[in-house]
Amino acid sequence: MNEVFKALADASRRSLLDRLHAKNGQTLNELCDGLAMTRQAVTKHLGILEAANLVTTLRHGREKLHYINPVPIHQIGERWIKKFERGKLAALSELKRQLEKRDE
Amino acid sequence: MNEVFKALADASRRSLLDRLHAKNGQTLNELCDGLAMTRQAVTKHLGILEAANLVTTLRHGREKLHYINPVPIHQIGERWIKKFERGKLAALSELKRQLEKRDE
DNA sequence: ATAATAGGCAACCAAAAGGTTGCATGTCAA
DNA sequence: TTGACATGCAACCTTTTGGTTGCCTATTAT
Repeated sequence: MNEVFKALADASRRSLLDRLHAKNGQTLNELCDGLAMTRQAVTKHLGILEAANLVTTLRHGREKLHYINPVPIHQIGERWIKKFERGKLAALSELKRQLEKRDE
Repeated sequence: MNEVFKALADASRRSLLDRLHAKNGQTLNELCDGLAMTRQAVTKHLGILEAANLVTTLRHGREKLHYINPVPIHQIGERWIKKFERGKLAALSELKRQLEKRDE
């Protein structure tokens, strides 16, 4: 899960995921289009996404197709974010109470 | 939002959030307890969490109390993760189709 | 066959991240 | 009022990160 968080920390990588979400199964060169970055840099980013299991690839002749895997993203939501949503209101009201106490 | 992702990328910082989730309003020294890190390192981590608005602080005499702010975490779930959950099944079935096509 | 196309690999580089040590400051208690 | 405690600030160091350039390999189209 740490790998997933790390992979998502970079805006370029999140934008790659966005692009795959818009159009799945793109080749490396397709994904390079319009990015202010060399192909090799994009390769590295995709490698990190793949290592985090956020992207799966499929060789098709000389092309490499990239597919998004939404499962780890979903797991972040389920296993991590939800934990903090329980007790969200409690935390906020406690904070409010403390803030008000400041003026006593 | 980039700041939030970056802040969440580090395991030590996520563990600090966990600890604040377990017991809100801890002082710096309290949060240092049991961590294999100097107080100054923890200060930096808390600073990053604060800059990302994930933690709010409150001075109380010579103590600094730290409170978790669950709102940005919730927003990651709402604005970012949900986007990828729509079309999750579609993406998976497309992937499956492609994987099967490999053996043609 | 051969040129163009799609991608892989490795060395290198600058900047950012994560951490440390040392010292300064503000607050509380005896 | 003075010592102990809680935190702040700054310089410094090492590793990781994000990116580059240069060259190599495999596949496809002519």
